[in-house]
Amino acid sequence: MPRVKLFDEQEVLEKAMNLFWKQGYSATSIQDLVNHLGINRASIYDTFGDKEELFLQAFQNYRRINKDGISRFLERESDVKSGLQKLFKAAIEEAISDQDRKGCFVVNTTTELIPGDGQIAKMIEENQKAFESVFLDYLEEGDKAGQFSSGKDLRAIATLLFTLYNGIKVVSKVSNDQEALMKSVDQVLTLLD
Amino acid sequence: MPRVKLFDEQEVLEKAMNLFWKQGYSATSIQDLVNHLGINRASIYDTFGDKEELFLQAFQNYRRINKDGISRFLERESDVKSGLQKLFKAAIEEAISDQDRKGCFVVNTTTELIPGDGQIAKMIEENQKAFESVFLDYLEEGDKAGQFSSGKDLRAIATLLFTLYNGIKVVSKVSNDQEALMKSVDQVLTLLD
DNA sequence: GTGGTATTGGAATGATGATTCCAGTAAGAT
DNA sequence: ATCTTACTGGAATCATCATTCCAATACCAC
Repeated sequence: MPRVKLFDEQEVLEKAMNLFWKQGYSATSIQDLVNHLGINRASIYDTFGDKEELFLQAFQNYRRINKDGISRFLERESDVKSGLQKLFKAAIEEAISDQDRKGCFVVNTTTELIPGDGQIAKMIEENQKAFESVFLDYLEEGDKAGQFSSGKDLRAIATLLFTLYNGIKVVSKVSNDQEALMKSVDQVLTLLD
Repeated sequence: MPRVKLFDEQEVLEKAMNLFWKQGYSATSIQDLVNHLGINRASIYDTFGDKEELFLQAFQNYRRINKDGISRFLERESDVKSGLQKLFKAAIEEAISDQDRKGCFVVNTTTELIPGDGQIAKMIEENQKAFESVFLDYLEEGDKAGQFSSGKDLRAIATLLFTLYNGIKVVSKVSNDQEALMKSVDQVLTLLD
């Protein structure tokens, strides 16, 4: 089998991301990766280091994609309540229509964590803060635009939205009831009325 | 080392439960179990079958304890809103004060799931339904007692409570901000006003 | 005490784990 | 055409995996 071209590092990283995302860290073997990435075992080690380093890179890659996607999505939605509604709807639909039921890579990794996974734990904490900030900034924008009645604890609502997002990504790994999840999102969104 | 007595099967099962709960299925080896359960490798196999069977028994054991605990807790709380507040407060405190940060065994297992884990997936689905029923029944009781204003979508709120519970058990694996989580619970509970 | 049984420590087995190594091939530059 | 470098398939290494087996020991019923 002749080599046709240099492999695209980003492309391979995305494949690794998908595999770790689907199976988790422990359940994914190097042999699995060799089978799925389309590059040689030695090339994996040469390019990404060992299994843990590769996982960290795949994880960072997910965080970047995920956070950018959400930020961009919300930027285009000036009405906060309907923006959030659309965001959660998309998240639920994506989760339930995924044949692999991968859920959310960050959520999956959070629950796979055991104390002592220092580096990962730190990245996840950062992620929480970043996510809550995205929600809070968005809410404050809507507040300034006079979209809500006054006196709301926007920080508490931002935390709630983030926590709810995490819960949805868990529940939707086994539930198919898109409608029920969406109704519970709508309940939360009435807090903005 | 002389054998002193027959080991207590339930006691050993609880130790297995704690280890799987903390580390997950994949990351827990039989050797880990031998080291922690205090009984011989052969006795593990004789008593519980192979690793997967032992995991299933440990998982069922958790579900039973967990569900019974919550049901009994709520039985003693006739005021629904404050009952739920206390329940979530206890859950958050328990999660954050746990040195091992084990989270919730069911949540952890849900996210470790990969499609094809038929038996476990079925048990988790059952668990979701059972949990939502506990919440819904509780809400309906309070509703009958005239604790809420009328016209509420109690089913949607029950789903929300369950989803929120899952989210909390994820977030509290890395966050220490008990206060913030409690405030977001309080936000949700205003839906019952 | 004797016999049967539960339990033990520990070895054996065979698969799979992560990681390293190597000889061979192909691509691009000169 | 040759050199360098990137990548290949696959073997080799050594650890750990789940599982089974066995001889020795301790408890219980008799």
